[in-house]
Amino acid sequence: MTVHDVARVAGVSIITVSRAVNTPEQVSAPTLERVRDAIARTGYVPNLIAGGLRSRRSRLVAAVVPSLSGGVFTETIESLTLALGSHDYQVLLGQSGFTPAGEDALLDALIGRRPDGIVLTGIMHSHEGRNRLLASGIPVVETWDLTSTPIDMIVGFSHERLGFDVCDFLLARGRRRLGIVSGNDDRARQRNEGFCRAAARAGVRAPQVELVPSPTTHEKGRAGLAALLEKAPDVDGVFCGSDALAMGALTECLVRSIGVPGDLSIVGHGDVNFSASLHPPLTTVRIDYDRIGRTAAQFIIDRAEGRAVENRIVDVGYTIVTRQSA
Amino acid sequence: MTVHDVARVAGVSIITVSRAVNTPEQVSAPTLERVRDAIARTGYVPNLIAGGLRSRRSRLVAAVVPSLSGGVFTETIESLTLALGSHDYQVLLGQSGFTPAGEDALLDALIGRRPDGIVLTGIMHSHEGRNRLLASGIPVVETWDLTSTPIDMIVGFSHERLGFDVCDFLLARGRRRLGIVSGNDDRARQRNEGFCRAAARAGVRAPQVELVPSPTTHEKGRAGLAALLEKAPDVDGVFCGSDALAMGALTECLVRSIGVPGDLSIVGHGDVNFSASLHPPLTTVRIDYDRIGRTAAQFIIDRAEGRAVENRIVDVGYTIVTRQSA
DNA sequence: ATGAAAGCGCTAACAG
DNA sequence: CTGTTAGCGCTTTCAT
Repeated sequence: MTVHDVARVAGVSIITVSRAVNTPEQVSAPTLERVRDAIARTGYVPNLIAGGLRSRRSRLVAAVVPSLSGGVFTETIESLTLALGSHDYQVLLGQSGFTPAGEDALLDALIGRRPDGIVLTGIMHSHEGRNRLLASGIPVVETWDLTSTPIDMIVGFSHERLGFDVCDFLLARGRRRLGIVSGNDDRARQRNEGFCRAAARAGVRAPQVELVPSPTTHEKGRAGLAALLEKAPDVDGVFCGSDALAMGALTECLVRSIGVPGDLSIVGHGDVNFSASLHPPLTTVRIDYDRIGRTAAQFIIDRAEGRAVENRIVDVGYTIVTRQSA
Repeated sequence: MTVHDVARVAGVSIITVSRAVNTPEQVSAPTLERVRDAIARTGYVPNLIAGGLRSRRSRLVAAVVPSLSGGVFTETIESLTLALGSHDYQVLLGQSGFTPAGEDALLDALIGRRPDGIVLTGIMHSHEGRNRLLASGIPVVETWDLTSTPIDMIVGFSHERLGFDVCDFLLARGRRRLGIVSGNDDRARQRNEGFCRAAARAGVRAPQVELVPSPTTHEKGRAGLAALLEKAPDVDGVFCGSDALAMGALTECLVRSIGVPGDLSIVGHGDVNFSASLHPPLTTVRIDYDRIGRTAAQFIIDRAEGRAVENRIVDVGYTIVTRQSA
């Protein structure tokens, strides 16, 4: 079924069918009705591939995540998909899998689709990838991070400042012997740096840092806290690089009969859906995932519709949510 | 940059460029080298949209999930994306959001891309949607479920049998006063039915069933178990419809000082990554998500390459993983 | 092994 | 408000 079939049935030209579908306000009411009737009768579904080729607007947005199953990025992807979907854009999914190697191959495959935008979620781009992106001329949104030199547009928050603030939070509650359990990705490292900087400024001893391979899990949280306690048994405040890690740390404390927050304060990162109902409820850092996704979507849509994007760097910030674990 | 630019630089015709990219074995070595050199110099990235329009193969596969953030389907999507990616297929993501209403609109948007296949994950299709799918002629894979009347191809397992087996498992361990906490989606209902059938057959009292709205979460698990205990305080074995629910139930037991598995046995469903490291480690039902994803990918690829799919119904089964919670 | 011509299904551009 | 013409970038088909 093509425009030709519909046009024949409706007794109009093919361009009228196209207009009835895309810009119905340009078609008179009776004609519109005839065309719509013909569409319903023929079961015609417009071929967006063909339309996209001619109009140079694919209404496709590529989203790249390191991994879906980590759970960290799914909420961003979800709100991105929803926000774009309401404007008739679809999301093309790419998984780079934490290695910069496969990333370039992935990028080519995605650029080959001529998407109207590419959303990079928490990715470290190689020079090569950066250049390919730039050369493609496709609008690019980087997310989950903040830098003064984005490829194009960026929406995220400062991981360094976040780490700093979490340390201050623990210090303000009287904690002095601090520790960190986190993944070994770059963003976690930035948070850790901020955390350690605040500790140094306050003059407390340097935090004991325990890194586990990303993506983080409950199990790695248990093992990470156990390893941390091995090296610094007197630790009284721990910052976990994700809520999954924090949940694991909580479990390890339960098993070892370490009181939380009595003996040990625990702060997570992410405020995922289970954090509030853990026992004890987890003090953590909330990120507005939804806003990240929606902002990225808006960036792309604005560009696609030819609107200039005034503010290319958006800081969504974060909030420390105080519950009982710290 | 188009084939024309590359052809001009390489001093060949455009079709030779196309062949150098897609079927290099049809091009002589020296020509191939000249073309590849020209591609590298021009930074040409083939336009797959244009190619797909002409060849009628989009190398695009649409995947529909109710919701990403539930966490249940992400692993399937992940392995599907990976398996398809290694054959140069990309995944177009669609979220139907548990309502059959938006599903039809989504379906049209996806069909409009003329994907080489559509993978439905755990979806209940309306008649309308079923017909559209059938009319489109696009290969369809249903997953996460089993029926004798699939739209086209299907890979999943029997939820009813699974529930039956879990009940038998609890009965074999001496549990007689059974309960269920589960989501209210159709697949959960099937598991519950199987569970209750086994209970009836064994002659024990009918299980107390507590339904919570899908998607399931830790918090709903806590609340669900609390509600269940209200109605049946003497319950000694509970089947939770997801590991998230089971984890919540475990937390609720911790808070109420109910011994697990001493006072109460708990069985989850899904065997997600945190289940083994909970305290106590969770007895649960393992589904081979990866195999579901890979089988679905293979179905689509076989069809796309014109191979006949011999066995259109694949049962991946499940395994009850015995840990300490039951 | 290479090329010329045609056309996939649609929409931009320009009439009328 | 409606139609005609041309062409998006590629691959199919048929030739050589």
